Amino acid sequence: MSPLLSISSQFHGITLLKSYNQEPGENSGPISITSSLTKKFKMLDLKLIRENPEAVETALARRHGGFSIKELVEIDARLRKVQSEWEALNCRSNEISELFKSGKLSGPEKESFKSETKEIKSRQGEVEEEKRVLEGQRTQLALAIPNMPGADVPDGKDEEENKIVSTWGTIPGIKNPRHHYDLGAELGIFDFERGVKIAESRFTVLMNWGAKMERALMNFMLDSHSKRGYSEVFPPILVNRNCLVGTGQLPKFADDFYKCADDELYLVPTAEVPITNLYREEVIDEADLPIYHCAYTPNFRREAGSAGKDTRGYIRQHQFNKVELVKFCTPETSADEHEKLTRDAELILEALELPYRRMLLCSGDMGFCAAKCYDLEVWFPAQDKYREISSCSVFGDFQARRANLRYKPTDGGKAKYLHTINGSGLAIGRAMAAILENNQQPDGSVRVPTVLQPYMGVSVIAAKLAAVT
RNA sequence: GGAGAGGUGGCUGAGUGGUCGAAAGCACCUUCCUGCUAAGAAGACGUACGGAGUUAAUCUGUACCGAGGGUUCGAAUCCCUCCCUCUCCGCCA
Repeated sequence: MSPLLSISSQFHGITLLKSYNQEPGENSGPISITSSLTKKFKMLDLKLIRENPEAVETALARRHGGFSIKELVEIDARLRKVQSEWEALNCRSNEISELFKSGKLSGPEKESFKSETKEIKSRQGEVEEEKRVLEGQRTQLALAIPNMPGADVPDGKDEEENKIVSTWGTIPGIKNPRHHYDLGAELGIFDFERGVKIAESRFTVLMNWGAKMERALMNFMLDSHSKRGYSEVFPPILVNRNCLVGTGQLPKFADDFYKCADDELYLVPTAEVPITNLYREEVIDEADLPIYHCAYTPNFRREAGSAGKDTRGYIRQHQFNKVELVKFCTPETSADEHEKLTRDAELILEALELPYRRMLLCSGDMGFCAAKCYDLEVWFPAQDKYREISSCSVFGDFQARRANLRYKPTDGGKAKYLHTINGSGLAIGRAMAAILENNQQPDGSVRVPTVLQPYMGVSVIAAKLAAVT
């Protein structure tokens, strides 16, 4: 069996047992990763890269993103050469220290050894400079390499080649369906103009039943997931840099986030970030796995690079609400847990009576960290197409390496990297938009899905009821 | 924001210049003993990268005591800078 087969048969792309601990250059290069993470910081398994560069290269090529480890491999080899040189010098200087320790040196001998050490130190300084540069380069390169697609991920370049796994529900036969933004504006539940006035474009104010439905959806989703065993978390919405490196958003996607001007803190782009980082740098007992969490947070994205996309309506906002599902589990169970998590997200769509389909993303369309990903797409009648409402990914140990998430196996042995999985369950704003469009009535009112009625206290949102009294 | 204390291995916690990769305790693992609301004895027990060795056992080099820099033949230990945590005060939803 080739190494590649053994690797990809787990589909997580990365061997788990092999761990690589790299010490990046201190403050060298443009990436500065602060404090404890610096030392324990890990990314793709370098050992795997050294031993099977072709296999890794082949796997990365499937992403069609122009990723290559060639430069990394070369830098790594040079670095290790420099490192041995440095170590040899250090070894000699340690020997000299030992001689001093023995206390048997004569005066002239002492002087001679002192000057030898001085020479060693100065040579070491030169080597060290080179080492530092190489380490910085290696870190930078390694952090910019995405996860390898799993073996059961179809090849493909972009979203055109994603595979439909299943579809659910009946597409409603609505004559001349109206867009959610028109309906919502008419019903007095979206105020796009004032959102812009208060913040800027792509910020929206929810009024009256809109605000209530947002809250109803949030509560319904959290309640549902809680009942299925997800423990609820309400985390900080501002996170530090290490969190974003840990879950893979940084350093590569720095333009996507809002950053505080005076503090090294970022607004979360998704609850995945704080929740996954809950256990960063920790070792969890295997007996405590799997861990299921659900969390509501507002999410903030600058949407750099999506100019002109979805400019109308409530689909692509700088601030949006989402309930997120996150799992921590052993490598053996992650494939299964991923399926179950995706199913848990689907159950929300089904409860909301929204037609949807499940897509298996092809290798070229997956996110940076994902080993495998399902997107759930909900039907938008006015657009006459399915739109993403949830993305459920399994990461293998990719995030676990970055965030140093480990577990202690029950059978003893060393701490191993665990596997992480997450998915939206669901994006709340898009869910509301989908409800508006799919449940619109000829008279311009909107039927409230049955499961939401207890949360909202009404069964229909009608124009005449639009004002909450 | 002000003042003080502190950051050491899975955890607790000693350690103020070489005998420290690091006492002790807890946890975990192995063995033995005892025998049942579990106790006792002994041993083993950090991570990473490299070299030798049968891609073994094992031996060995280097680094790591928050991070970076400095002093020194030699730093967990002394000095400087930064980060973080805790306590008290101030402010405050």
